[in-house]
Amino acid sequence: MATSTVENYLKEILVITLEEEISKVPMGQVAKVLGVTPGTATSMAKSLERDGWIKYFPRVGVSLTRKGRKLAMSMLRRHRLLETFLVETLGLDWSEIHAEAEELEHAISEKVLEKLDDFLGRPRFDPHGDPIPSRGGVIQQMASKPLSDFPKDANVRIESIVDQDKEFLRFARKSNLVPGQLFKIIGKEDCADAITLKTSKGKMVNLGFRSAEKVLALPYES
Amino acid sequence: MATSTVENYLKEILVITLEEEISKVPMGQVAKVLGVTPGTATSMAKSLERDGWIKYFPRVGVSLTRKGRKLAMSMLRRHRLLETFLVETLGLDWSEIHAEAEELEHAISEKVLEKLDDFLGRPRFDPHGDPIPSRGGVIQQMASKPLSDFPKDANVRIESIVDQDKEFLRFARKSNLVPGQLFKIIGKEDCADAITLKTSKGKMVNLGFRSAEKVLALPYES
DNA sequence: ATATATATTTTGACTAATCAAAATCATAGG
DNA sequence: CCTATGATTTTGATTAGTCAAAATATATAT
Repeated sequence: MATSTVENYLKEILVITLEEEISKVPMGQVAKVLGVTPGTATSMAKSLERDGWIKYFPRVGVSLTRKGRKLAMSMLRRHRLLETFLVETLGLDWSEIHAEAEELEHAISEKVLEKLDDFLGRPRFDPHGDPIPSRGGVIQQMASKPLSDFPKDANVRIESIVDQDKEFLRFARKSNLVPGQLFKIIGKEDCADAITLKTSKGKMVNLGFRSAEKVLALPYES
Repeated sequence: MATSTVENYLKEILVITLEEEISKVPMGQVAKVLGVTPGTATSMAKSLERDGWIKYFPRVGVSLTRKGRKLAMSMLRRHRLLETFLVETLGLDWSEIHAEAEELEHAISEKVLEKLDDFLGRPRFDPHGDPIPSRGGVIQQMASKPLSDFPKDANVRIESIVDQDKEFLRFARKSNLVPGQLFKIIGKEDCADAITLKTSKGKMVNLGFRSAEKVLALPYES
């Protein structure tokens, strides 16, 4: 069983991962959001890795394992459902609910949570408008963004191709630029107007910015 | 701020104090209800005393200070209001609510608790029929009434037997007509001067009105 | 490239809560 | 009055989580 400290670390790491679309969260950031000293964050990183919740890359940062992400998602679900309850049902003020949910999320069982979900009518967004992850840990993904908006080194999954031009579509298919395909952005040269992608198998694709704007993708945790 | 371990120790000490009507709870009993070894209970007793929650009488037991009793009462209030919420609002089963409330009571703030109290319509008794302490930590005792005053189909809990007649007391004990026992009034025939009770296990008892007047009971929400 | 600034890790120490097992006390029976 | 039994306390150790401050690595700017 994870302690509530563990639950907090994982949840915050997930939130940063989602917000900043990075896969390795630097320790300084972890320390800051959790309100602990950097040394504490480092030592927690080691125990979290020991217990299989995260991968720890010294001097670089941490990323969630599948197991860690699952628990973190569950915490996010609890948090957002509770915030919804506090506003909708009990009429608490928007400004107070975060702190309250922060405590309750560690104490509410899966069973009570599902009853609460029913009671609330299975809302999909919390009072802040943030999506509430499903029971299975799937989050209503935010809108996908053009490839050109991702930073270098980002891992992405292709969602769709906006341009319907036959020529471009043929090129896209030939280059494996199809929905579901995973890439890493290994090069991004603003001055040269070029983006370089690589599949996990090492296949490379070069795109100009104009084309990259037509390819929508989602961040993806490597 | 008290940790939830502290809250648990204080609440359990209060419950034993109320139930057994003693002022000094022996360490062995404390250890048992909290599921810890006796040595742990002793060392906790010392820190609880250091922080002003209890008085510790070595080799005798512990009693709550005013401050400790106040917090313990507040925990009991939280616990019972939460149980009410879990049954009334979320429709959880009677048998599950204790464990759930046990966790939530440490996480819910005073503010949320009062909102919940409003939402529930300021109930004075929890689903088990136990009184919910007021905000100020006062526990309202409910006046028990003679069995003969209850309507048909009422669920009751026996509080006491007024008659001291040996014969009747023996009969009462044999029929499970003892304090704490739960019954449902399944028959009440004014013309036949008889009341029929049934335990949850199906055991039946017949009483004449004269006898029913000597048995005091409290209503109880099944 | 070198010095400076920033981020991260290490080290040593602390508190809360716990257990196992040894030591001690209290009391009920003989 | 004395001992055996059971309750309680002590002792020594462990784990989780934390901090302060020193040490180290990395990045930035000149």
